[in-house]
Amino acid sequence: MERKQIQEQRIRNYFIEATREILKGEGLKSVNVRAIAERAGYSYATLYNYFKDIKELIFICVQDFQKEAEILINEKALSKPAGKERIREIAKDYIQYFTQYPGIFDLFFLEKMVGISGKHPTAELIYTFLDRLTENDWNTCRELNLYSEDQILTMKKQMNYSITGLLLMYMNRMHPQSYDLFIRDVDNQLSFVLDK
Amino acid sequence: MERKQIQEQRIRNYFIEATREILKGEGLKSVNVRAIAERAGYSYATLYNYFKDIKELIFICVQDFQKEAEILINEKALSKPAGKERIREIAKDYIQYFTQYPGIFDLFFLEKMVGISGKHPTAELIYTFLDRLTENDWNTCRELNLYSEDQILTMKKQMNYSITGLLLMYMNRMHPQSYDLFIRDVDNQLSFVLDK
DNA sequence: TTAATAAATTTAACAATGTTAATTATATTT
DNA sequence: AAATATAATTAACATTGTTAAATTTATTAA
Repeated sequence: MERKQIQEQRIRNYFIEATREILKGEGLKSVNVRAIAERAGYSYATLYNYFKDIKELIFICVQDFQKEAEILINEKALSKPAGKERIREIAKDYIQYFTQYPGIFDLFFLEKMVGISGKHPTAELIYTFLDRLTENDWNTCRELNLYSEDQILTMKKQMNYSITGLLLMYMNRMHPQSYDLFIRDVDNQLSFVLDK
Repeated sequence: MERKQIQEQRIRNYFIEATREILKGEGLKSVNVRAIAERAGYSYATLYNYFKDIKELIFICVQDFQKEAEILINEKALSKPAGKERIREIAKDYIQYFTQYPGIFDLFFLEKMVGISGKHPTAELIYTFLDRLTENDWNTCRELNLYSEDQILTMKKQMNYSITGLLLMYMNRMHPQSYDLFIRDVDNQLSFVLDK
């Protein structure tokens, strides 16, 4: 019975990996049952033996990508001392990850999750992501009495909301019009929040 | 020749009105060629005699809704004196308009505009909307020396980005989990930006 | 006014996508 | 090795956007 599960999980992973590849490459709009199955080396209907529907498969990728981004960003952060400046760095790496993979941004923030099994946990995972990445650093700021508890609560939210809005406008509406201008805006808005 | 144009525009308006109704009612995901045409009292193929494709029709509604919201919000603002507090009010009305019609928020910020004729003007219209609504009030603040020119530039952006992010998370990810908590967040974040 | 023509509208059809049911192929068990 | 269970595939259907062919309606010319 263990063998069965191992084999089953292996095949599930083929589909998951195929979906990840498409998401990273062509993006969310190119993800469809037939394209996934072809890349995985199966017929499109086989997918339904392993996943309830295509949405389940897609949202497994959310967790996957989040782990990937978390590792990537945390690795870069290790070399820097905890604190305000590292919050800035982490936020910029967070932003860079999404600009590098617009399909993943779509997946995280734009895709409607109606009817997803365990919808709420996934949504929570997404909107607390930046907070988790910067948790230690905010604690350090608190310990150094750089900001008060209340300030930190508001600043975290402000960062989270404004970065999401900035990413949304840049990726979906080409505003600002160039990457350079976008990065300049990122720096400005991070300063607005952090350098009170 | 004038008659022709009047009649043609009339029929276009039937389709536009039908699309507006669906967008306000069931939202963007319920907008489709057959539903629009049925509501307009025509066959689905007739639509293509008046519009290049369904996207053109949908994005005509963006301008329409923006005019509607602008009138609505400006009317309410008339009774208040120009300045910082009216910026707060206008921002809250702006937010309220979108929470009232989630389909219109989707349309404004989430719908991909690739391949839309005159894509850029429409995108520009959207991301400068809040700025236009509050233009007079920022000018008043400037004249009163309440904020500097540079501060205003940054604050406008910060408001725009954080409100967009806040709306996105509330509408797409149910965060915060209730309207009351959402409004509390709105107040907090507006204070963060305005009450330096 | 009526036959010819132009314009507008509709029905039929196709392509892409998600999904399910029926069929076929493969693996397991007795 | 035959019977049964499991897995995978093909066929089929529903929905949606779109185009082409057919039909209806309106306009124009005799």
